[in-house]
Amino acid sequence: MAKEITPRSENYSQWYLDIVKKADLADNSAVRGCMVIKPSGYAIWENMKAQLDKMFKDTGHVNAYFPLFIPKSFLSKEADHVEGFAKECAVVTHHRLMNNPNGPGVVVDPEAKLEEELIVRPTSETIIWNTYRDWIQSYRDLPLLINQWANVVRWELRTRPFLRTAEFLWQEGHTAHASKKEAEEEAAIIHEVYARFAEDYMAMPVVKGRKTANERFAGAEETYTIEALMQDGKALQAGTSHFLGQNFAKAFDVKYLTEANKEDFVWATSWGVSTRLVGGMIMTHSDDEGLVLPPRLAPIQVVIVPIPKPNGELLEVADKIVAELQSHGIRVKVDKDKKKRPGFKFAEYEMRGVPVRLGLGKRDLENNTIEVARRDTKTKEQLPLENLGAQIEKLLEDIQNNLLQRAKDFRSERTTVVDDLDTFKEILENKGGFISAHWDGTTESELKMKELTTATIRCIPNDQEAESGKDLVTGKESKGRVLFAKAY
RNA sequence: AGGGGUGUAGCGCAGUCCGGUUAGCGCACUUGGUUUGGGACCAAGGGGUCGUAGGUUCGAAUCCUAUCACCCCUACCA
Repeated sequence: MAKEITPRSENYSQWYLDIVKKADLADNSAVRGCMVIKPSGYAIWENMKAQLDKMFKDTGHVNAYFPLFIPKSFLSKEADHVEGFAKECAVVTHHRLMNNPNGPGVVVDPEAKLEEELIVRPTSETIIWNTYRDWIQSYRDLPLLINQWANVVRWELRTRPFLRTAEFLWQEGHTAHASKKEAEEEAAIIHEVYARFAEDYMAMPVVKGRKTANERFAGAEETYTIEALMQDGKALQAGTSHFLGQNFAKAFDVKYLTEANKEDFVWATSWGVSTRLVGGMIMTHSDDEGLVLPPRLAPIQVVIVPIPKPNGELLEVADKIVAELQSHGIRVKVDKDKKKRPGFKFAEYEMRGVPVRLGLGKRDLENNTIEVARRDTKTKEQLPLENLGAQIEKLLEDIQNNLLQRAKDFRSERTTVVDDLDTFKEILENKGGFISAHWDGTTESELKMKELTTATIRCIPNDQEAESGKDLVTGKESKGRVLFAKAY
């Protein structure tokens, strides 16, 4: 049968769409720009969510839920913030439908116009800070460390499943602090949580850094970001953590009494990661055969395929293996479908990214072995059934580590140090990836570079070394290198 | 937002230019049989307001008008 996935070399974005479709992760929906996340895709998000939620709680945060709708007037209270989001907001103007007096169907009831329009949240800073004003009176109420899991809407023109959709799922943390230092530390703590999650769970290496003023979140004083590199050489902003200063406290008049009984505005952070992470994980690991998932986040880590068919002794043995693997905390399933042939199932599970496949047939029963196939390297070997749980547990760790190492190697290979504009353009076009180059620190230079090359500054890396040099565009003095790339 | 394109079965398409039996093909689906260690085969079967509305005509998937939706290429965004 013909290959059903477009090779990456031929058309990377089509490859991505094929993976999403063939691995059964998501569908287009009846609503433009919105996707249906199917069980296989949602299970990945659930695993991410469970782990992140644990990490947030371990760092002292609690969950709450704020409204989907935001009064229009709220959004305009912080000038930069509204400017950042105004162009992509869904607006609710009416609250009732009526039968169409001129034909079939329903129409909006013109009598039911809202006094004040409601905005479907593109992010919740405004409604949350409006609420925090009532919650915070004294330094004793601080810090306030709250996260919410929610959907948000940003009316995008051009969408792609998981990477950019009009509606997406995310978490947004919103914290309030009594000092600037503490708020800055909070933003840094979450930045670190995001980086650890990306590397340890998604096996997606990230560069930690700060955004330039131009790329910063609307309303933030500092934005920390984790930037990942996709296989096509483009960078993906995977998670951001913002130090908001006192901007929202001032906009929403959130003051508290200090220990010295003096009034002051509180200091704020906000931070979020979204279902975009699913897209990033797909693009980091998958190949032309389909999805590749890191074991730690794979909904099914091991699948057992009885050969040629699930019956009799094969099923008995398979069930025993399931029990043993489960006792090692492994998520395992037996394919009991009698209609499909083994070859079809092999291809199917590869397409769906299951990290390990166990083939169990008559030969294995005779020899007391099992065929173990790993998705990441596409290699197969026979293993003894004895002590299989421990062996598979170890194998899953190996796969997890291998995926991370492979992605790290790719990133090193695709990170280039460049010192002149012509080389910059040449590398960007032919090789892609991160380009480490000098920058004079001005927005003018950054914008000019974007105009000349389409590359943007992804971040000022945390581990930036002090090094004097010259800005590639302006020739002015630079104190260190930043990372440029084409971005998603 | 500017340019191009497509709507016919769950999916992918042919048929439309040049109107004329009962609208067809591949995949998928159902049933039966033979198969089964890398995407099986044979046979029989089910499934359609031809995007929607109006018009022309003895007759419309096909021509005309309107309308809706989606996709692709170029500029902004997690």
